[in-house]
Amino acid sequence: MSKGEETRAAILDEAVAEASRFGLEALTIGQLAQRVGLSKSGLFAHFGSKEDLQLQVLESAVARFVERVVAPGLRAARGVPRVRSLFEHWLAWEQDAALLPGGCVFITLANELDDRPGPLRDRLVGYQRDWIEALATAARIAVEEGHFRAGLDTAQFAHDFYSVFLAYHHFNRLLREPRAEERARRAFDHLVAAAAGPDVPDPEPPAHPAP
Amino acid sequence: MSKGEETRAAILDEAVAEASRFGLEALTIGQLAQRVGLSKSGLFAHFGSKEDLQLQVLESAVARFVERVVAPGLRAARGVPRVRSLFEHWLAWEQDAALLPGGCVFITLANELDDRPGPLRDRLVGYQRDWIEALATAARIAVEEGHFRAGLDTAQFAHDFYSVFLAYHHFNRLLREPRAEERARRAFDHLVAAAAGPDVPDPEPPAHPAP
DNA sequence: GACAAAATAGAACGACCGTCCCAGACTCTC
DNA sequence: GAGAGTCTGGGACGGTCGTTCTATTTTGTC
Repeated sequence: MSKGEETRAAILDEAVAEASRFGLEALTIGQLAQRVGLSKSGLFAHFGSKEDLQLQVLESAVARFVERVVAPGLRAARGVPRVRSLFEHWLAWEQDAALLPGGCVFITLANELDDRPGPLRDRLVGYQRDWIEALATAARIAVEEGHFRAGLDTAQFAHDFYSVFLAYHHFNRLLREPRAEERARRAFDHLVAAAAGPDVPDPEPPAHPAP
Repeated sequence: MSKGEETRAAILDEAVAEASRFGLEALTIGQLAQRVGLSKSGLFAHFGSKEDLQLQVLESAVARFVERVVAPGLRAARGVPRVRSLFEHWLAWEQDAALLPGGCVFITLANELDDRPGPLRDRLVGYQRDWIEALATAARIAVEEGHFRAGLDTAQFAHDFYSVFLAYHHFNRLLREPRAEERARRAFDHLVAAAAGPDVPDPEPPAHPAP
């Protein structure tokens, strides 16, 4: 790795960490340069523009996520072990304070970009869809393996899976709730148990109407 | 209402809408002034500082939330009707594009402020705790009414309730998933059904260990 | 070790930010 | 309708932002 690539990687590492706390818009060339010990223009020379920097930060975060969560998660045995492994590695990712002092950077970016059209948002959405699809696929394989019941709505399972993680992020990072992880694990266990057990018939119009 | 109070209210309405999309930091005096048809200094005179403006925006949003969600939600009959009513009004709040073009402003602020210590964060956390406690209380009353099973972990119920909403926000606003509401309602119905039904014993260490 | 290429620093730019001061316009009350 | 008090606009301030240009240092190769 040449000198230039080395510093570029160091910049992106620092930028990803920063983005996990404050997002991509709050990234400033000057502050980032100071953190990595460069001059403003010295850092800027590595990127054509701020938007290019932001895009590279996103790509870098995705590469890390694949390396730290997706790949090891998929290495577990097909079925429920893999579903659980994905959850465990995702939790570890969220908790890696050295890499992501603000927790999962994609949740931060999701909230920052959800009302900001542009290439950044488009890419993030694409990656998010891929990840949710991967969760649904893991559930589908669990059905094939007989761990989950036949006919399980795997897209709903992926939705509920993601839901547990979003709540963990919220309760852990905003509310600093000590029992956040415990609550998330309980919710996840119930989710897995419900997917394994028999289908619950869709409730007819609620017994207690809500005005 | 005097002229001053009137324009101050107009400013705050516009600011809450803006904050629901981009947060409190992205609010700028100049752009806000332009939107409400004031000069920069004319608007600024209503607030001693930007932080004061941000605080008033938060307070204004809370007042609206109480008026639009909490109060009408609590008006429903004790028990499951009230739990469902809170959910319905919360959904309507999230979907009110005129008031909150970026969806629930508190979710946006939660993600913006979760790593930014200060009075803004402190207040938001306080309000969030109140709201989650209100959800838990509604669940506790449903237990008393015999709608939910005795021994239900109402704090976990509130957590899972919030979890459904966070997922709705994510799938609806970032991914623009057309079935987001349907998924959220299904998750919520299952949550209510599970709280009404018999307790599921905490699963022993998973049958399929995850490496 | 010389030399081209790559990497970094320094200084300056226009734009916009929050904030302040002050004068003029408007509102409301008697 | 006059006058005190409230509200608003214009202009300027120092600061920071992204960006550009140019010079200087450092790197990698023969």
